[in-house]
Amino acid sequence: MVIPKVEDYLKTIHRLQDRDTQVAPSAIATAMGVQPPTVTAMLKRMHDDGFVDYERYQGARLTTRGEKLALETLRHHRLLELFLTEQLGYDWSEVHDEADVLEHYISEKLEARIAALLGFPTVDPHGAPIPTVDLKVRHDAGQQSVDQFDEGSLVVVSEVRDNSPDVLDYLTEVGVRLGALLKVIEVAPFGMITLKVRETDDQFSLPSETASSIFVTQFDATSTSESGQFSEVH
Amino acid sequence: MVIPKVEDYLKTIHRLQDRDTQVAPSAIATAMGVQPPTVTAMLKRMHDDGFVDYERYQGARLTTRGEKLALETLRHHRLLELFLTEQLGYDWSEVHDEADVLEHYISEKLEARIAALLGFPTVDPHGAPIPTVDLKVRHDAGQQSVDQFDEGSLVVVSEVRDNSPDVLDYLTEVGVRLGALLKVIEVAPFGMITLKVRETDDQFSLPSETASSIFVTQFDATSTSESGQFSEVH
DNA sequence: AGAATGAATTAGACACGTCTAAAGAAAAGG
DNA sequence: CCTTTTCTTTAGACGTGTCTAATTCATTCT
Ligand SMILES: [Mn+2]
Ligand SMILES: [Mn+2]
Ligand SMILES: [Mn+2]
Ligand SMILES: [Mn+2]
Repeated sequence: MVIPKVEDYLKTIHRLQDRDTQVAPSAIATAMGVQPPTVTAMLKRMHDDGFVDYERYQGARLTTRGEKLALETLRHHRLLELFLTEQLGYDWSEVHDEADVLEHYISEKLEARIAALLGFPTVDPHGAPIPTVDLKVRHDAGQQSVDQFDEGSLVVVSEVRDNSPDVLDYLTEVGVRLGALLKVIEVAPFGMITLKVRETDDQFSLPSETASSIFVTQFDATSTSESGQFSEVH
Repeated sequence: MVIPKVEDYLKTIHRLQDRDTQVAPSAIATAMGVQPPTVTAMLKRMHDDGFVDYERYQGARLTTRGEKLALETLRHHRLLELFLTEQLGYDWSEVHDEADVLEHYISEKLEARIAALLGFPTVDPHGAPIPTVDLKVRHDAGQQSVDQFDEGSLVVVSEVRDNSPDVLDYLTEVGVRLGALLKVIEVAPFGMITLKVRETDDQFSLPSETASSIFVTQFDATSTSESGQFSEVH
């Protein structure tokens, strides 16, 4: 039996590993909201249990075993988020915390039932890919964060990587949902971006830190039929 | 923040308290599957936290606070069991273990959403009453265990108090479901009961220990319309 | 009442997950 | 290259939840 806390550490290391191969204890400590000695102790135990490669002063990397468990937990998390929105009327701003707890406690049977009930979905309510049953993650190679686009670009929202309810509520309010069409109005050099929502003509500005969590694809007028694919995902 | 384990102890004490006012540590130890010293340590802490009245060698009783939390947990448990059967295709024999874990981790918001989705149900898949939002339990005063009835009695199944998947699967197989009509064929003095299911004419025998967990009400032919009330509950 | 029996408690241990304070190693800067 | 800063680890502690072994209390039996 594997323990909830280990799963949280593994998820965190998995996320941080995307950029750096060696994950620094301080980064884990910050992300987990614990003190550095806690991380040292934890990494030792996780190393003994075969979840991470770890040597003192060398940082940590997931083993195959650790990555498997991280992805299993991530699958639970994202299936639960979608389940809460689709079946229980949650808003995308409300699902994260609930899923972050339950992910550690649902059985494999319940995971399977939820997946079936939802029609074996591929993305969660924030547009993030749900790892498959055999724990493959299909990254959307085409998407980029909206602050990477030039002024005047017309883009389609494909993912929002921010868990803050306040941010998500604000985005909902201004009309930024998965599948929404946005026009990049202005990219100011001091870290501010102005966007316009096609549907409502609402215009609003965001700090580029927030904009960097909004992932989009270039709008392709020829693929109008394909935009239906996005809206079914909301 | 209250801890999962405390909730399990409180549920156990609540259950054992139904008969005895003072619950013996040994009874708690047996029910929880732990050693007696574990219970002593736990009762001390729960007493310090105001969940139980407890003095050494005197056994334990729930405080108002403890009972409230026990019932809150029981509400979670029974709502989850019904949710799993109604929404996720679980059989009544499969729900207990899953609910026994999740009961400690769902938020009050999720509890409320589940209750609403299920139409504010009053009984779980085993016929046990679901504590109301304000934590009242409506006991069914009319029901008695089937082994209390005379041979020839015609009765309606209203509750099965057994969590064992094997027993529940067996009962399903022979046709004992909530709302089923049973005829008491024979009550043997050496602890065996023979019953017949009205619908299928299946006849089968049970040890009286198992029979004592099957609760029924005397079938009243005038209340045929009321039997619809039972079947909607399955 | 005194002795035997059984239940409950104390004592001491351990794994988990966390902390603070102190010490040690690595990286950065001059 | 030596010093300062920053990061990481060790040391020691604590609360939770559990155990085994030993002791103490309560009850029951003669
Ligand atoms: Mn999330
Ligand atoms: Mn989590
Ligand atoms: Mn149950
Ligand atoms: Mn439980």
